[in-house]
Amino acid sequence: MPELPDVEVYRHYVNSTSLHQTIEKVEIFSADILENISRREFRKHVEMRKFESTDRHGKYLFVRLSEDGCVVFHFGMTGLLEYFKDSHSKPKYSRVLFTFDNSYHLAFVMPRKLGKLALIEDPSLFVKDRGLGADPLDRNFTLEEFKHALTGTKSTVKSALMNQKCIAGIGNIYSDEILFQARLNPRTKAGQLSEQSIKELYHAMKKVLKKSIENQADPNQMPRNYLIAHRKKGGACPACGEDLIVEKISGRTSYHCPECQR
DNA sequence: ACATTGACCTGAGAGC
DNA sequence: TGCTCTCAGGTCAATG
Repeated sequence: MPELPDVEVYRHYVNSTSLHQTIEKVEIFSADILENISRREFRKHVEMRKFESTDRHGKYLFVRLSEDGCVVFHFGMTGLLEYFKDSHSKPKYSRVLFTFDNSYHLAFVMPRKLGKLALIEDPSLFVKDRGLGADPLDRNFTLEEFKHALTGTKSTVKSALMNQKCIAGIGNIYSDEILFQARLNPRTKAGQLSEQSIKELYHAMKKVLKKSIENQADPNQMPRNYLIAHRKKGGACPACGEDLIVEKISGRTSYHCPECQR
């Protein structure tokens, strides 16, 4: 699930469960998800510290540690967080388990090991080093900046939205939703969008992401006139009833309405 | 140089 | 039931 809205929901989850408690133990069941550090070093830096605050850029969640350092969570396609008490009910596919001094645990659960955990010093440096684009919900992310990010790109608008170096945080599901709300065909060339289309896309992007976060990134809670609930085989457009078109764009299964998104 | 494809990892669900 | 096949909301290296 983890696109920007999901990660933002996880961030709130960490805020409301896991801050300001001493981390007594870190167990790493799958070392290959540690990106830049050994199990041993990771434990050494994290154990007996506290999670102090959280931040997010695109699909990356940063959890700052007391003293220094910052744990970076990236959720891949299947990652999630679970806070729970009973140590015997450790969720299936827990890859990392943090145990707090109140005897609660935070599990980093991830069936497919496509996500990562890293330890870094400075989130803004991390973002810069990775060449990540702006976070679309950043207050400073203006229409001008969006325009700038799209200019010169020869790819489809679908692909540009999903390009983390262009804009950080949008994946396959939400790119479809944003394009549906903006009534744009996913194959439109990003560099050829009119001023007006860019503006509409910009506002649709913010609207969709905010609405999703409001609804805990739960597709079932999204308004009926959104694409997301209809985004499945045999689905029909919630606006006009036309059968949705399913096709691969940039290697990802994409849904759009042939009537509403010309 | 840029955009697109395949590999990565592993389980769920469909089809036989 | 059980096996096989395809697909999945991510990224990155390799390819065109």
